[in-house]
Amino acid sequence: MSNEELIRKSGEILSDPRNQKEEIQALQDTMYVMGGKWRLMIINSICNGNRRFRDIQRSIPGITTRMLSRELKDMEANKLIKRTVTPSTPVLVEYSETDYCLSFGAIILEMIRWGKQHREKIRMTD
Amino acid sequence: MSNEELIRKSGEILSDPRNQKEEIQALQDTMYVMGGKWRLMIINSICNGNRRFRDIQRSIPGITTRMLSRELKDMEANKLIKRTVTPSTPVLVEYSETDYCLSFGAIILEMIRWGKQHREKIRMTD
DNA sequence: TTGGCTGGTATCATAGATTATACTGGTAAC
DNA sequence: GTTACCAGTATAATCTATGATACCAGCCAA
Repeated sequence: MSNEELIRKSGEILSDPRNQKEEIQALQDTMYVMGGKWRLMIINSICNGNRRFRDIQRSIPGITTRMLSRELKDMEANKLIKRTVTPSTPVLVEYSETDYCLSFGAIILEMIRWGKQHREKIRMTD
Repeated sequence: MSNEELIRKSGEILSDPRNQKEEIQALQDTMYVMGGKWRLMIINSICNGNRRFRDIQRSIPGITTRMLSRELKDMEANKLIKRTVTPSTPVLVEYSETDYCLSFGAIILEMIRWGKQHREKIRMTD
């Protein structure tokens, strides 16, 4: 779908009172899954090849073990990442992105694009 | 861009360490602009033709004047809506969506699509 | 003149998200 | 035997978003 088509269609959708509830819910679900201060950075880190807890932590300045732990658990529950335990000594725990996580790709791309444009726009008109 | 292309390209981008900072920032900007409990519902309400403060408020059950006021101000600063004052008696204040607000369309569509799929997926595998 | 509408602001309270800090139990290098 | 790594958990504090409630000035209608 071209960008123009998307904008046109979104205009239709936004003006269309039908199924509003379902759509708002879908939006809120998506925001919930993406939500939180660290989520996108964690996805990013894992997709960049960081697989182990401490590696991910080191790659994201400022994140605490508590938050990383919580987020990883939550993302696993939402099937965005996979947690693999190898019972060696010491135990090896690895996190990896799922295909599902990559299915986020379209949204992430659009958001990056929009965010860059937005910053430019705000900068220009201030 | 097709969905397959988007997913492939997002894979590239997510695996690409270049410009990560800028991209994370763009993502966070976008999330900030979309963020909050009421934002999407307000956009929706205005796009559905509600233009005046009390009308918008009435169309969104549960929102307080405080939150609506804050959100409208913020959205105006971010150029998502336009505030027009007509100096009649009494003063008439109208809010309307900007083209820029509609440029959100691509993201919103993707998010709706993803959210629906997600709900389905979670439902199926529980 | 009491009550309602308009478009909001001000003040305080609460709940949830995030941070700070310390700690665990096991392994291993120095 | 002390230090450091691993993958986290536990507890408490704080910060921020949201909610509850009251209020403002101006206008109109009964």
